[in-house]
Formats: sequence, structure tokens, C-alpha cells
Amino acid sequence: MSVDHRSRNARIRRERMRARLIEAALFVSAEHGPDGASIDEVAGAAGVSRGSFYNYFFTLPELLQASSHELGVELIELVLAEIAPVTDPAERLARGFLLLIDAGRKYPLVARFAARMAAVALAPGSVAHAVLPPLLQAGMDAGRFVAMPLPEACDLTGAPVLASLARLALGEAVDSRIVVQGVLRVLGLPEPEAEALASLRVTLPPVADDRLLARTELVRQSREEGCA
Amino acid sequence: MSVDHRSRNARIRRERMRARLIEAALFVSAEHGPDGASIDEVAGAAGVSRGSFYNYFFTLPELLQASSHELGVELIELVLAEIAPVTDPAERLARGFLLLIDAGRKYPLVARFAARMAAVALAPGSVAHAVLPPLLQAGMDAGRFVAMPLPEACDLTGAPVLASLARLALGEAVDSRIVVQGVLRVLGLPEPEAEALASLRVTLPPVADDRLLARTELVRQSREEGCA
Amino acid sequence: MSVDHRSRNARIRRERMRARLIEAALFVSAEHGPDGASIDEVAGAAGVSRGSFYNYFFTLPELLQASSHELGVELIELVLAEIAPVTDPAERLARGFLLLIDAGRKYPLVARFAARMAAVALAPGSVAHAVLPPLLQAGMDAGRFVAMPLPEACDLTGAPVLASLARLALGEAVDSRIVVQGVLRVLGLPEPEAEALASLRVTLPPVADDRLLARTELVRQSREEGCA
Amino acid sequence: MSVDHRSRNARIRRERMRARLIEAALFVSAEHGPDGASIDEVAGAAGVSRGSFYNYFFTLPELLQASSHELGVELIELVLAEIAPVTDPAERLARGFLLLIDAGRKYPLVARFAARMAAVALAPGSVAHAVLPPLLQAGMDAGRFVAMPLPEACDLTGAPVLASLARLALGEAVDSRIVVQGVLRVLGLPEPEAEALASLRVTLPPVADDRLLARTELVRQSREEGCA
DNA sequence: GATGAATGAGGCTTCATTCAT
DNA sequence: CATGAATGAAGCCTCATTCAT
Repeated sequence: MSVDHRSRNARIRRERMRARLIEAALFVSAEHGPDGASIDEVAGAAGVSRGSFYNYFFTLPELLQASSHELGVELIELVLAEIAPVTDPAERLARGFLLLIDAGRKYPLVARFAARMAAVALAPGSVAHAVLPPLLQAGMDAGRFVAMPLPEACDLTGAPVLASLARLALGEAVDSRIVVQGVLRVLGLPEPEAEALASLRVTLPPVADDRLLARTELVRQSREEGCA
Repeated sequence: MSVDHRSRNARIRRERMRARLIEAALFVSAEHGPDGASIDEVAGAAGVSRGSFYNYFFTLPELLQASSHELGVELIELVLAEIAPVTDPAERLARGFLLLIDAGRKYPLVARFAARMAAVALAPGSVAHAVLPPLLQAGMDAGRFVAMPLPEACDLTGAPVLASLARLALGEAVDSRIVVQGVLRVLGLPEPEAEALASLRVTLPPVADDRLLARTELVRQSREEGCA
Repeated sequence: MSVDHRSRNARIRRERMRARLIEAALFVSAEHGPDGASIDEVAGAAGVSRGSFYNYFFTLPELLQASSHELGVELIELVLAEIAPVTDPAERLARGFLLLIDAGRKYPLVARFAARMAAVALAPGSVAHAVLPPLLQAGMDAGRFVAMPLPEACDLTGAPVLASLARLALGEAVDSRIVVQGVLRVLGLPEPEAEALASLRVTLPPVADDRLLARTELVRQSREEGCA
Repeated sequence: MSVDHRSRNARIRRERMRARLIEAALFVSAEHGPDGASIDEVAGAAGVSRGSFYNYFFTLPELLQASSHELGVELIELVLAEIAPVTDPAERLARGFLLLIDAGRKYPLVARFAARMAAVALAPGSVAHAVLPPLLQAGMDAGRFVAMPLPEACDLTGAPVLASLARLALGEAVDSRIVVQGVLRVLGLPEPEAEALASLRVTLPPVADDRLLARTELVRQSREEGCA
């Protein structure tokens, strides 16, 4: 029993430390890019010692990968939960992309991270790759999208959205309606419908305080206060 | 006269050395990415000493930038020359993108470079940014494309093509017909025309032996022979 | 307790490492001058790795400064302790200078260091600058020395002594009696008194084995043994 | 004949080039110290190529030595010429030192150079060492100065003057009357006479435009104009 | 586990020197 | 002779990694 208890405590502490490192890696790599980060800096940002890092990860890329994965999962889960009730594949895709660009707008770190980590984030095996193809396939199966090979379909739809996030990260304005309407058009939707779906109003649900997304906001706010 | 001769010789030699460095940078950054390159490695690949690098460039990013620029210019000039006789903006765009993807197929280094250097290659000020917007604008002005803001239009058309190059670089197959058809569709072309234009047969003209593009081929061939 | 113990041990080890670096810097800069020293050489002389240097100092000048300061403080403390009982300002100065030149004779490294580091050692903010002016001022206030501006007084008294140390460092003989008598003369002391004070017999007290001064001796001895 | 003529021309050109290098070395080492100079910088300041340097000197220290020597000779010749008519050794010394400090005031580069190059400038074999001892010896032989060993006499008189120049180089004020009076006092002159001699008014004669000293002035002036 | 000292490999940059033109 | 390109040795610094406490 006491052993159990102790080990449970230990496990919880481990989780928390891991989360702190992942969070720190997120900030640091959003700031300096994945290649600009150093173990020292990440550990410092997490408030732990250099040596501790090695108790949780073997290499820096491994942590960055975990960091990217974690954020991606949170983001995707948020979006998927939001579009879960929607049954029409076209509307699902439209809402999903609109929400994603909105997330980039609301959470600047997300946009910056997406821009910086595009190579990692889109690599096969990433969250994005797991989610987009099924959505597209479903639309084609339902006859809502014109049939086309999935890889090309991903390039035609996912890449513009990612590019939009990158532009957001640079501080430029992005009209998500235009982008999503184009994406739907490329999938063969009739123009009026593409326009209607791209004009849907979507809202990101609030996220729990302990999620990565919420933490990125906190950091942003504290910085603004710090500056003001 | 003799002064002239000497200085001309010197200038030519300088040019050649510079070209060697740029070429080497191309290979190295295509291999390891822009952040994986080191001055040592580039100099080594060029067959010159570490110190020589500093006689031609101040920093590595400067060389990479020059390298990216040089290749981009060659590529763009090649494509532009090929589509120069074409007057219809839609056909120009279709042929241009088809040629570009073809170039990625024919010159694997180009694809790899495009994939690795996306961030650099697409940054404002790059060759791509100078070429695509006017093409799109011309099409809209001519009423061939639906009107839409240029930035979003770039994201919707350029990003899929770049993504295709990236996929090529990974060794995957890419059906450029599908991609270009989609790009034309997103620009509002009627389906039959989009299909027709995307089905055009294009051929990259041969390039002079001293151009970067040709040199990338030579390297590839010599490597294959080396392996075989 | 255990924390205390660990951190105390750590602190002691840090101190020791720092001391080793300072000591090494002393030898190296006495040998090659402050501009001839390199981080590599100092670290090597201290028997530690290049990287360790950076765990203790930011720059080489910082270490040299620390080194100079440390030795200066030891030397000054030694001399000041010795002349503490003396009340007559003239005798204090005479004994102080005699002891200093004696130190240069007894500890060749001190002389060499003084010669090499004159620029650093005499810069405003150095130990020498903190000690000599008050001594001179006291003598003038007491009417023992003729009144004159302090800066010029420092030049007239301190510079000859430093020059003597430099000559010692070159292996030449120095008659400290002559030098000190001259210094007292320039301060206006009547000749017989100047001669009497300059003829005082002084002896440097022994120093603890862990002081820098003692360590310089050890090194000298070990080298002589090595040669013999 | 023509050979003679050509070789004479050549010799003159060589001399000029050598002079330019020496002058450049003077400026550069006065600016950054003897250890801060590089061949590149000196050659650049002289307006010649790196390679040319090696046609005139083997090493940088050799050039610096020549530079120091040249300036020292000019300065000494200037002072010696000025005090040539004076027969009293004490007055010769007084006037000489007064002129020297004046030179430091009038030609800041001289002061800075003296401060920076003290080690080189006072090394045995330097100009200073060739001039001061005979002056002192003459005074002792004539019974004007108290007898004392020459090395110590040099330290007691030369070092304060050099220290004064160093202080001038730092931008501090120096009362040469006080310094020279002290120097005479240390040599045993009766107080009234020391004061009288130290109060002599001396004036540096103008120097020809092609002398190093004059060139240092030109540089200073052009800089001031540049700033203004 | 957590810590941070110690290490040394690896990249960067400067600069003296050589040498072909 | 003058030039400046090429070289590589040598110093600087960062940082991933190991390890004793």
C-alpha cells in the first residue's frame, strides 16, 4: 500500500515534470525555431537543471517531437470535438479548417509553431496526417468531393491552410473565408455551397487551464503585462 | 592591356570560386537542410579551405541565401522562357506549374532543395514571391480566374505545388495533372478546361552544362556510378 | 544538514577550482604577458578542460583581472600587516617600499607579474591605487612630506618602485636602499633621515601554504628541481 | 647611368613605402595597442596590400619595433637639438623632461604610444636607454647631482616622466613643473634651484611636415574636422 | 531523482603566411 | 615589386553529454 502510494506520487511528479519540459520546449522552439533551441535553454525555461532533462528524454529532437505531438493532439482533439456533431463531410472539413485558422489567430504560438515546425508537423506519422486523409476520404465516399488520390488531395487542401497559419505567424492578415472557400472549390463543391460553408461562424471552445493551449495564452498575457 | 587581362582573369577565377561555393552549398543544404549545414562542410564539399569561404561570404546564411536565389532564378528563368510564347494566363500558369513539378522530378536536388528551404525560398523577397503574384493578377485581370486577394491566392496555388515538390523529395509519386487541375479549379476555371490545361504535355528544355541545374544532374549521375 | 553538507562541499570545490584557474593565469601571464595568454593555455596549466574555464569566468581579461587583484591583495595585505605597528608615515612608506622590492626579489613571479601587468596593476581601481595615495596624504598631513598634488606624488614614488620590480624581473640587481632613499628624498625628507629610513632592515613574514604567494614559490622550486 | 637612375628611383620608392608602413603602424598601435594590431589592419591603413607588407618586414613586431624606434629617434633628436646649447647638466635634464612632457601634451599620439609601448620603449636597446644614462652621468660627474648607481637613477627619474605621459594619455592633467621639480630633487639639487629649473619655459620647435611627429598631428586634425 | 560541475567535440572566426599572376 | 586569393593553424565559444554527490 505505502509502496503503491509512493510510486503513484512519484508517477504524478514525473508527469508534471515531463509536462513542464514539453511546455518549455514549445515556447522555446516557437521563439527560436526548432534548430535554435538548446537543452540548456529548454531546461532553464522549465526551471529545472540541465541534468534533469536526461531523466525524461534522450535527445532534444525527441522532446521537440513530443512537444509538437502534444500540441497537435490537443489542437486536433479540440477541433474534432467541435465538429463531432456535424455529419456532412464538407461541413466538417469547412468547420475544421475555419477553426484551425482561428486557433492560429487566437493562439499566436500555435501559428508560429506551425510555421516553424511545418517540416516536423506534416511529416508522415504526425497528427495532421492521421486526421486529414480520413476526412477527405469520407467526403469522396459520400460523393460530396470529387474523387482524387488522397496524397494530392492533402496537398491541395492542407498546404494552403498551413501556409495561411505561416502568414498569420508573420503578423499578416488572413481571410479564412477565402481560403476555406478555395479549399472547398478545389474539392469540387458548387460555388454557392462553398461560399456558404466557408461563411459559417465557428467558435473555439474554451480550454481547460492545464492544457498546453491555455498555457500558451497565459504566457502571452504575462508578457504583455510585463511590457506594459 | 596586361592589366586588363590580369584583372579579367582574376575576376573570372573569383566567379568560378564563388560558383563552386554556391554549388556546394546547394548540395549540402539539400542533404542536411539549411540548419544542418556548416561552413566546414560546405567548404569541404567545394574542395576549398575553410578560410576561403570568408573571402567570398560573411556568413553561412548569406551563402545559403545566394545559393537559393541562384537556383531559384535559374529555375524561374527556364520556366518563364518556356511559357513566354503563351498568352492565355491560365495556360501560362498551368504550363508553369507543370514544368516546375517536372523539374522537381527530373532534378531531384531541386525537389529536395525546395522542400528543405521552403522557409527561405518562400520568404518575401524570394524569386517565387516575385513571379507568382503577377501571374495570378494577370489571370484575374483577364477574367480567367475568379477574383480573390493575392496573398490567399498564392497560398491556395503555390503551397500545393511546393507540397508536391516536397513529396517528390521524399521519393513518393506525384501526379502533377491532378495537382495542376486542382489549382486551376480553385482559381475558378471550368472543369473541362482545367482538365484540358492540366493535361498539356510540357517538356523542360535542356540546360547549358555550366548552369546550376545541369551540375546537379552531373552530381547525381556520378553518385549513381559511384554506387554501381 | 545533508543539503548543507552537500552545498558546502560543492562550494569548497568551486572555490578550489577557481583558485586553480587564478593560479594558472598568474603563471601564464607572468610568462607570456597578459596578451600572450590564451584560454587554452590557462586551462591547460590549471589541468582542467577548456570548457571548465567558462564555468568560472566569462572572458580571459576577467580572469586576468581577478588574478591580478588576488595577488595584489595578498601582497598589500602582507605589507600592510607588517607596517601596521609603525606610526611615522615616512617610516611606513619606507618599510612598505622596501618590503615590496624584497617581495619582488623573494618571489620572482611577483616581479615578473608586476612588470608584465603594469598597465593592469596600476589602472585606477587597482589595489595599488587604493593604497599609495592615502599613505602619501598621511605623510603630507603630518608635515613629514612636502606638499604636492597626489597624482604627481604617485608618479614620483610609485613608478620608480615598479620600475625596480621590472628590472628585477629581467634578472638585474636592484639596490632597494638607493631607490627608497631617492623616493624619500623626492618627498622632501632631510638626507640623513632618508638614508636612515632607507637602511632599515625589513623581513617579509612567511606566508601560509595556501596563499598565492606561497604557491608561486612552490612552482619555482619544482621547476628548479625539474631542471636540476 | 640609366641603371643607376632606375635603382635610385626604386630606392626612393622603397623608402616611401617603408615610411608609410611605419606611419600606419604608429597610428594603429596607438589606437589598439601593440597586441591589437594585425598585419591586415596596418597594411590597410597604409593603403597597400597585405602581401606588400612582407616585402618590407618579416614580422609585425619587427615593424612595431621600427615604428617605435623611428618615433623615439625623432622625439629625442628634437629634444636634444633644443637643449644642445645648454651646458649645465641639470638644466639640460630639466629642459629635456619638460620638453618631453610637453610633447606628450602637444602630440597625443606620442603620449598614447609611450603609454602603450612602455615595455618596448624602455627595453634595453631603446632610444631612451641610450640617452638618459649619459645625461645623468654627466650631471654626477659635474657634481650637480648626488652620486648614485645609474640604473637606480634611471628608475628614479625616467619612470616618473613616463608615468606622467601615461597619465596624459588617459586624458588626465599633469603638472610637469611638479614632476620635474621632484626629479631634480631626487637628484639632490637644492630646493630653490630645483624649483627654478622646473619653472623654465620651454617650447617645442616646429617640425618639418614630413616627420612622423608632424604627421600624427595631421591625422588628429583631420579626425577632428571629420567629427565636426 | 535532481543537480550542476567537468568534459571535449565541433563549429566559428581571425590572421599570419605563401604564392601565382 | 604589388597584389590579393588560398590556406590552415590557432584561438574562441557553445553545447550535448557524463557523472559524482
